Amino acid sequence: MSAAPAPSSTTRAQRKERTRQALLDAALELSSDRGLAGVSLREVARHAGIVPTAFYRHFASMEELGVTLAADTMRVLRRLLRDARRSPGPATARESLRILVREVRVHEPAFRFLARERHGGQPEVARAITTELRLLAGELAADLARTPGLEQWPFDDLEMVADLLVTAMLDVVLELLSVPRPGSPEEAEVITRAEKQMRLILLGMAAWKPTHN
Amino acid sequence: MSAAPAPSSTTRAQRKERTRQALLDAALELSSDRGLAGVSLREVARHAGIVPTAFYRHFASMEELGVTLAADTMRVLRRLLRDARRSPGPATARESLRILVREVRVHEPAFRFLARERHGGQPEVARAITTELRLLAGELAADLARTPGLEQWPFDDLEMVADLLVTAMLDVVLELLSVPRPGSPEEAEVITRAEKQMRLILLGMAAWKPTHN
DNA sequence: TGTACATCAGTGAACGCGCGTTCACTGATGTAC
DNA sequence: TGTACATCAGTGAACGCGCGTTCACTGATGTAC
Repeated sequence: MSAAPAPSSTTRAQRKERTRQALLDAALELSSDRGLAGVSLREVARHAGIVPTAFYRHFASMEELGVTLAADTMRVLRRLLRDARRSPGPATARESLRILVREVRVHEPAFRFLARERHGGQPEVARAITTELRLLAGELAADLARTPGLEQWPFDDLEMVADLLVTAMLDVVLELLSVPRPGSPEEAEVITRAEKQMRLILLGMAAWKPTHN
Repeated sequence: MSAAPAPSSTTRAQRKERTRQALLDAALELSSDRGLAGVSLREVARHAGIVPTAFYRHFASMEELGVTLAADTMRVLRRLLRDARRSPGPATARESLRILVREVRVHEPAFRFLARERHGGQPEVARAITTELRLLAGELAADLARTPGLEQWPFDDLEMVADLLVTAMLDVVLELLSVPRPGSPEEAEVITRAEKQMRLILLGMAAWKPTHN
């Protein structure tokens, strides 16, 4: 509606950003079956529609791209937790899981990437993911600290529980990713078991004597 | 002392087996920092002291070697569980963990391989590990079924707990592997937290109402 | 608005390298007689 | 025990291929005046 502000509709910076995102998207997609270690710089460039040498305009190496991808991908997980925090009242085990399952299905490639590269990939990439997961567990521990009944738990114990919850639920995610398809009986079984595990942990918390340490 | 039974002290079959083992050992060692996907057939052969083409006398591909390595390596874990079963009385959380930590240190390369390839490697290798881990959880569930107080739990619930225990303890193993060195304060922290997590799960079990499902 | 120059995302040729795999082979070990 | 033949773990040359990286370049976009 207003006068055209530039000779072309997109700036050079915008187009560069788009290419950069295309490289990240290509790497995420290509790594989903072979892992990032099995994806070459040339493949990623080809998939993003640029010549191999242009890759270096965006990243110094595949490793650098991998670390960036890890950080970007963890943002999905953190937003998930932040949204859960915002939702009203004390969530039940069943409801929390329902949200988790939905998010996993929506962001399947992202979760698959995290699963593969958390321990399997280049050390720098794995370290980036581990660091972010620790931050995530820390945020969860802080949330728990505000939960009725848990106010006077020592932070050590809260961290311990948060770590256990993150570990158990991450494992559920990995099983969901290896299950045939959404809605299958196998998926239902994984979810049922996950729900029981969460309830068992909550029961353990109720019986826990804090400051035991 | 007795008369020499053959022109040489080792048979051809024995020497072949030794080379085969050298290939597996080389792959295990070389994969510990880069993952199996980052190890070439030629590298493994070189490390084992044979020419690349001789590799095919033992395995059809690196993938086949990987699957074999996964099965061999899981045997370590299963033996660990079997020994624990044989030991007297109901093990405490602290004692079970002590054994686990010791075993991880002894078989560090094996555990590192399992951690890396469980989700990170070639699909066939990952599948082999997942299958073996499921068997392991099944064995643990069968053990739990014989534990006083758990006799009338439904098998589903036992499996659920066994799965949670295996998951949580496997994660402890992974953290132990990324800790600077045995005896460090970081290691002590990981162990303390793992012990608490195990006790929390045991508390949850005590409060659990079986056949709830 | 118009011109002259700078920037820089993407191009394309070229390089040396390690890879997996083929093939015909060698020679020690094993077996049949 | 001795001989003739079969087996087969390991050899070495050769292949075509995709890789990461270098380099000088192009031409559209951006900026200064």
